[in-house]
Amino acid sequence: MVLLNCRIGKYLVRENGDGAVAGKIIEVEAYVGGEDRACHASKGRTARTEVLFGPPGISYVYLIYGMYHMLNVVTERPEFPAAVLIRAIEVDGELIDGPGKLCREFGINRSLNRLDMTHGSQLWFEDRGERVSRKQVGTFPRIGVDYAGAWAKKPWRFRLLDSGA
DNA sequence: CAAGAGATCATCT
DNA sequence: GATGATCTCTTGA
Repeated sequence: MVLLNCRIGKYLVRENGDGAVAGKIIEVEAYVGGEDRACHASKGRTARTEVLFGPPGISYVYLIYGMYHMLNVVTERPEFPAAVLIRAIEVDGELIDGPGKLCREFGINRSLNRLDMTHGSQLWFEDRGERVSRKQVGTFPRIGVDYAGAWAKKPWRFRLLDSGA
């Protein structure tokens, strides 16, 4: 789990042919393992979830509710399905709050699925050296996963505090 | 201000 | 044929 919230404070960069846009990651959610009923991989290994069983650092983009894309990154070793959902980023001091909005703003769609985000030409992460201490990260329950029962209560949403102002 | 519903489609059964 | 890791607008107090 420590590895997961380390992603907070790093930058997401999107190159769409019209110049690069970068945003600081403010909030993420973790989806961990085949036991986590909120994790797509808990429903079995299918064509869609196959990428979750692969190596870390790969993007997992899918469409939800027929209209919004969600951007995730695989975080664990092969054969252990886990990913983090990028929920909020800050671009030029402006907060883009919500995974659907974020993908809309960045023009992220399923053509960006399964990309290696440790380096890339379209979508990748950058460490800009900003240190985030443990105290700056708050934990909360995940959103929109009430169907997952007890798993819905896990404090696996991580948010950078004191960022809005 | 809070709560509720609709939009809309890839994926799985 | 059902169902979402959401967002925005509308309604009603």
